[in-house]
Amino acid sequence: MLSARLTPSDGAGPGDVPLAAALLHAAEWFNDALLTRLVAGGWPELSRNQARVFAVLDDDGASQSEVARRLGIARQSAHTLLHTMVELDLLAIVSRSDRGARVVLAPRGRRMAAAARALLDELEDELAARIGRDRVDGLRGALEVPWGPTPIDPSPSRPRDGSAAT
Amino acid sequence: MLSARLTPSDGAGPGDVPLAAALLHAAEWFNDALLTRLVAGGWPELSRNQARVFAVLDDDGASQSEVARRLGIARQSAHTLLHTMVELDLLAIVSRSDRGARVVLAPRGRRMAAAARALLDELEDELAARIGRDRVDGLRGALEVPWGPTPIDPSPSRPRDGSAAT
DNA sequence: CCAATGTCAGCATAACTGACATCA
DNA sequence: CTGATGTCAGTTGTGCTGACATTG
Repeated sequence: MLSARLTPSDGAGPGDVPLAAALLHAAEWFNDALLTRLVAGGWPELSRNQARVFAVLDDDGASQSEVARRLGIARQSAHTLLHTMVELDLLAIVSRSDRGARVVLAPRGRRMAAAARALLDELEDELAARIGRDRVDGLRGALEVPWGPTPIDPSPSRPRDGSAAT
Repeated sequence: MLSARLTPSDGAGPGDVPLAAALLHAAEWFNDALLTRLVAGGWPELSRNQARVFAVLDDDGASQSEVARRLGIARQSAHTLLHTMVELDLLAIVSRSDRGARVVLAPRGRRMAAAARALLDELEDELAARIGRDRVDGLRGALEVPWGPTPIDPSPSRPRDGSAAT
């Protein structure tokens, strides 16, 4: 993630790797194992955004457009993505008279999500066995507090870099 | 990341969100801000794998095939990806008689990577201002120790879940 | 000769935009 | 009527596989 090893000044000490790269690597550590084990268990292989649908659906369900918004993709893309998952019996689209059609988890989708949840808990235990429960707690401690919105605007305070793109 | 909120038993307590989902969310927090600020600074918008090229290139450079291997993509895909970045003056392909052609950072690529690095350091400071330096240190502490290879095989020990994909 | 490498060409996926119908 | 929504159609991105030339 844009972290070229071009700082020969410091030799791989702490702070050498940007936090962002380390976070991404850690997320992939979990994701690769999860995907592999789900497929091994006979579950369909889902794309990145298909998997994220599970994360953005609550018990009430949501409209297709709402899912698209939460995934950060176009309404039209969500349409094909969601209907693929309906074909797989993971989702269902129920029409309620009061709030219009809503996307909800189908029974099989509920089972798959439960299986994924169990595997993730298992992976967390395996990680704790490798690096220590205290370090995993340190991760949770930092990740469970709200970070606030992604800071889009360049921080007005510390213009650490000119950023002239020459 | 496959973490449906379908566990009404516990009400959003700690442990409710799988670590994997939180890690991914955190990585995106950084990545979105980084990309936005780089583009605002006039740098070209890079794809995910293009950005990762910076992370896998060391000072010696690497062959195209080696880059492909490190990115986990096909040699042929790396070819187009790398040559696009050569067009952008971010990379150069130098032919050395001894070790064959090698992909290295061009001067502009070096400047872009340095700008990205500065922005990431800045973001880490902003995060520390929001959630506390101690929590950020907790993140680093857990992420900087080696986690070992992604556990591919289902853990032989704790068969927590039948994983029957019905 | 062989293995690794670089390249070209075609294909598949999954996002995108544009256009249009429906409905609260 | 209008805004939000669901759908269809075509385009673009970026990965893939197959095939082939080059090179050490």
